[in-house]
Amino acid sequence: MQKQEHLTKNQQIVLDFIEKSSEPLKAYSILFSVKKQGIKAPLQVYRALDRLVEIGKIHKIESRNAFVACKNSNCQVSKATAFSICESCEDVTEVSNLKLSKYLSNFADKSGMKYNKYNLEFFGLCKKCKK
Amino acid sequence: MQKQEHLTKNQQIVLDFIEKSSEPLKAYSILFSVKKQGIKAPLQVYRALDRLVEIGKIHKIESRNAFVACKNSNCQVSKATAFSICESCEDVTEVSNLKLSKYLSNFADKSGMKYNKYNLEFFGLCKKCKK
DNA sequence: AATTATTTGTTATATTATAACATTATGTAA
DNA sequence: TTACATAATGTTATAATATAACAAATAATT
Ligand SMILES: [Zn+2]
Ligand SMILES: [Zn+2]
Ligand SMILES: [Zn+2]
Ligand SMILES: [Zn+2]
Repeated sequence: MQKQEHLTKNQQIVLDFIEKSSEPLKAYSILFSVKKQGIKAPLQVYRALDRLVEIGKIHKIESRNAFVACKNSNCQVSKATAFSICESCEDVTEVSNLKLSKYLSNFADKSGMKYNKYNLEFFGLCKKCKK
Repeated sequence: MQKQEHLTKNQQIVLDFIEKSSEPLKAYSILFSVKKQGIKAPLQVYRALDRLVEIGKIHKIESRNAFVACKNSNCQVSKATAFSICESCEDVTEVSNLKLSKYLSNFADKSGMKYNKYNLEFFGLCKKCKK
């Protein structure tokens, strides 16, 4: 039996909710919001989140313990992610920059370790908050 | 009254313990280990950790919720950090690469947002685990 | 239909982190 | 040096994030 390719009901519910949001969502706030759709327990949300991250439909913003939908169709399925985060309004945007992703994907330091994945988070003030 | 510059007792205890460790440490494992030195509560550890991160003596590995001592004397005080993480043995090393840090510190994408801080985590298999 | 792997539901619990408030220590300045 | 302000600490309780364990249901494979 192979892993399903389509999304299961719970995964779809969680994904729909995250995609509608303009900001990163926390697991328990998702849980609260999808209770009316039959999802009752944290694990149901976390399992859906895990899978959605795995297949690259969403990403986890590690410094915020929050999740955003992938806006980048070219995204290398959750293997190479970069975000810009405003430290004032907490606005998060996925950085989509070919040069950057090439640079990082090919990065190799003296350790000789070859990386197959990275996550980068930039912090600063967004245009609105800089004023 | 200005913030102290030297480390307080708790901060020193926590820093000493982290510096002695060869691997990233979690807050509660630090707490357990420094109890004999009079630190009794999570908050005492978290407050020390916060300050130590702020002044760049340690860094937080966001994807692991763990803390490592800064091994990089050139480190721009916790504003520009990069790590390589082995997904098998969980070994973590601070990446110290001038080209990389220059590239990222100067990075600007189309959003026009100017970043003053970043954190990058590379994942892969270390030499030992690749075998 | 029997087999197997996968997904789901459910309860309980582990882990990580902060709120709130009282107390003590330390620097500043009249 | 005494008042004042700010900073650091201690302590208890609680919030927020995440997983363990196991039984039940579902779906692909033989
Ligand atoms: Zn993406
Ligand atoms: Zn902003
Ligand atoms: Zn460092
Ligand atoms: Zn390894």
